[in-house]
Amino acid sequence: MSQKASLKPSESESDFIRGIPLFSGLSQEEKDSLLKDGRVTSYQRRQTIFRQGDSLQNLYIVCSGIVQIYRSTPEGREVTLDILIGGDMTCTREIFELSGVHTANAAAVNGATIMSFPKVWLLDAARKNSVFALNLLSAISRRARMTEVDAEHQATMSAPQLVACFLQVLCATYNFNPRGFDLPISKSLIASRLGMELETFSRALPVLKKYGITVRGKTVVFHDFPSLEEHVCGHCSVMDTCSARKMVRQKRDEVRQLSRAEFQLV
Amino acid sequence: MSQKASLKPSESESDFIRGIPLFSGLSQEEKDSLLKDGRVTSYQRRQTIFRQGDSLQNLYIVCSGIVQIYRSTPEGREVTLDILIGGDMTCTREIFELSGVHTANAAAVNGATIMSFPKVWLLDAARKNSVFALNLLSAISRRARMTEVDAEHQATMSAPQLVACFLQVLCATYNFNPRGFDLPISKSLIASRLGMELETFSRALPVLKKYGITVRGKTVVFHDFPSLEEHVCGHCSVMDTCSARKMVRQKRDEVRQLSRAEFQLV
DNA sequence: CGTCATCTTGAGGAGTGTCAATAACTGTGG
DNA sequence: CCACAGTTATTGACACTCCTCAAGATGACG
Repeated sequence: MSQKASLKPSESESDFIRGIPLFSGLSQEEKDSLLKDGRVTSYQRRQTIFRQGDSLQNLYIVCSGIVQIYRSTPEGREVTLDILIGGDMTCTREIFELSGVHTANAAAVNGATIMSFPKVWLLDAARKNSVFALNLLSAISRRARMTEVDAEHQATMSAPQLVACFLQVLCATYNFNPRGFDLPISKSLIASRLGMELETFSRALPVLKKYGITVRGKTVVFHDFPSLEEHVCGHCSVMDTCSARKMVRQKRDEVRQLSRAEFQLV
Repeated sequence: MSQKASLKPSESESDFIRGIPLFSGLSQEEKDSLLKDGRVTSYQRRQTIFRQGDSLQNLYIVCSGIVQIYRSTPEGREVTLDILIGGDMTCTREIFELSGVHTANAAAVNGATIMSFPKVWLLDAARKNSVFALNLLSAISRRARMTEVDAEHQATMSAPQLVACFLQVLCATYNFNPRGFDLPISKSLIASRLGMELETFSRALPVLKKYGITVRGKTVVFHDFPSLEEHVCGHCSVMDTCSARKMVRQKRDEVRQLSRAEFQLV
């Protein structure tokens, strides 16, 4: 593996990072002062960013592309813990655990650019800036919450339900049109993220038609929301506070109004 | 349910709380100033401490007894998320999520005394005291880590392996003698904590003999550590850093030396 | 010694993993 | 534009684990 060139961030990259929740509530000067220690690295498709067992050096924030966080068991099984997109960060938890080694692997899915900060930078910033510390506490807490919800889903939902739930989350995070969008990642990656085999995922897709979702190739169409409520979201204990569910339904209504408007134009 | 009396903490309760990791690195004055806002409440066997959906008011730290944190799904299934003992705290994550409601239920198992602090107390302390903030970050991070490891276990281990792993953790947290100890909680509670049915748990016990653990009634005996390594710990991706595994084996060696010493006395 | 709660054991079935064969897609070069 | 190889996904058959329902057994306690 060739040595990676770590560059100073470009203006657009800095701007993007300045906007993430971790820096919210900070003055422009504070942000600039913090960001000056960041370095940007580009990774090719499938390239490893760090490995489990490696010594933990940096906080990573994804600028663009998709990053897979996964763990390998002694048996050789591979479990995808998380899929990061632009604005997501990783290793905050590990840094504050003070354990010193990575507990998972990270690799670029189809190439990615990533900003990294030394771990002492993070510890210092948390110590010196209480607003930053509270942002961090909030970010770590939210992430922990999501992990917990995920675990509950795994424990209580069937494979088709898990897939349906994930497709909604996907639609919401990418702000896709629920009436039709293409999967931005491979089915194998989704299956692995959901802790199931690709075959099980594949077999879940036909079942989804009953739940109000049609999948043909890479194309996903939500065609029956009441059915989705009945078969999937209605079985979830966090339904009321699920932002993905809310966003997808909001988007559906927007699209509906839009197509009505178009119709009137014709 | 009768109104609970919330009392000022006794000297021994304050002393106990002063010693937990959350307050480490703080001066005696800082600790005293923080602790003056704490109130102690006693709960009877099976009594509810808070319910999911309730408005989130306090940080809770267990002084004594055992507390079950659990969630109910719309189907009526109950999943135990955590079992807390003295020194453990709960709701830190929820408070920093700023969501305002409890995401789980909490109930005393066989009675418990609990110290509570208003949530603004926690936010203020984190804002004003950077040592406290870092302790918090560390505590939340560690907890998140444990949740993640738990999820991985559920995904990769069989029911008997999960039980074996949990019995080791139990032995370590209570500092029991691995050569023989009694379960401090019911088997149903353990099963629920491991996300399995009581029947599955029950059926796992005979299997454990092959793994080096004998369970008769409430009594647990670890009798074959190499077998345990081979069948359980060896399949775990966090084996090297597992403190429970380390503690149980250390305790075993202590006991071995002790019984040898006793033998020489006779 | 009976009563209640807790736990064990049995039989059957649903769901997912595994192995294996086939199909669809992607990109490359003729 | 098509043929080809490599990757990615689908489908089938079967085994295994765990859940469910049901009936007993054991234990704690008055």
